[in-house]
Amino acid sequence: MPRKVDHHERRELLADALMRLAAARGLEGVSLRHVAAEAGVSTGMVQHYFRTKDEMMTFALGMVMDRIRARSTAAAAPATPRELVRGLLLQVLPLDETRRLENHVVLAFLAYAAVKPSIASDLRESAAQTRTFLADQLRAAGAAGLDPERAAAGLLALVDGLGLQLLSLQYAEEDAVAALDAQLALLFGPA
Amino acid sequence: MPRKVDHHERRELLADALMRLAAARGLEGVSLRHVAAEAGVSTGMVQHYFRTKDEMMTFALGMVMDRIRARSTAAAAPATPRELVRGLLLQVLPLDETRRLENHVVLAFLAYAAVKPSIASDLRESAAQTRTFLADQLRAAGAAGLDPERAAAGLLALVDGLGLQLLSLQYAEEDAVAALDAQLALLFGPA
DNA sequence: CAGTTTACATTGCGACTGTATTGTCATCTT
DNA sequence: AAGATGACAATACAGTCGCAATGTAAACTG
Repeated sequence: MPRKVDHHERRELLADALMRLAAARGLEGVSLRHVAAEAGVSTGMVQHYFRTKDEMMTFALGMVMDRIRARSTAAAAPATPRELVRGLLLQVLPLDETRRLENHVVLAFLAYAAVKPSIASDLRESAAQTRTFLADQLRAAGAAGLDPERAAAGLLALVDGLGLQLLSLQYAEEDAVAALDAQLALLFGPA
Repeated sequence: MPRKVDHHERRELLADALMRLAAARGLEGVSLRHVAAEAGVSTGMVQHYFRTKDEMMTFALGMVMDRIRARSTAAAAPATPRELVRGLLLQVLPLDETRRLENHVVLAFLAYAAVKPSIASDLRESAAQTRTFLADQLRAAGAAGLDPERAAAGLLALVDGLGLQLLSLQYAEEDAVAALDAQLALLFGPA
């Protein structure tokens, strides 16, 4: 065997370039040559690490979702269930540049998923994961008389929608946070 | 002048074909030739009615948004403000085949808008319009102690998010409606 | 009837796409 | 030392893309 190279690391390098492209020029601006150019490598190398474009796309999406999940669980360190829920949901919203980038990519893939079922099932699984985690926290908080599953789904939908509106600049960041807090107040009682 | 042809009607014919394509194969499956084939005409005709692909895209998006708006205001006929708000929001959700199609198209354009600012401003304007209408209805309903603008924004975000989850099949239709009703109950009081 | 104008259809061009093929090293095994 | 193998690089190919150019037929104006 020849030179030892960390396969995964190279793939992440390429997927990072893909992310930047997707955020800047949309998913349709992503081509093998563009990714190669953005990463500063040859297109042959891209082909070496991803046998097909689809494989590259799928890997990139997985990477983004992993990062979001990692940051979310990292933010879940201290505090009451309510603060935990708030912290987690705030991590999903595009409130800084890296998260805005990630949200752009997720949105692009969300539209892409409408066509490619395999992508769709990846997204679905990831969403289900966060939803049950959220529901557990709501259950622990034990607000009387509300279905935790339902409330979790509602919160997630709200945050998704807010993220959407933030991305299309329909909305100021502080208003989005305020909307989330208002909803939390409705669920948990006034702060 | 030669044969008289309803310009607008032809453009709608083509935009309809575009919608079908966008819903079935995504916005990247939309090309001049595909639209022509789907509409059963020559690509020359498509070029005749839209000088550029971008013009065609913009027109199609406008058409979809007009239809959604038309159906929403049509649904706003009778009833109390609360029922009116519910009816309007239910019109936005993808609960039947035509609305699912429209939502697919809107989602595709939403992702597209992240790259093309002109598309983004169209979407933004349309959203602002529904939001103020919604806020007016909430004000009329006069639930004590809640900011109508905020609540309207929150509701719209919730419906957007629910629509997103419905499209990606994360969610059953009845659950989405239930989530909406739960939120309305929080705002207006129990039904 | 001549001529202009509109409504298309056909064709072609240059750019770009994903992918297959092939080649060239450097490294590891034996 | 020989050869197999992995890490790339370069190129070629068939297809598609948006768009421009050109052609043709029909209808209206004068």
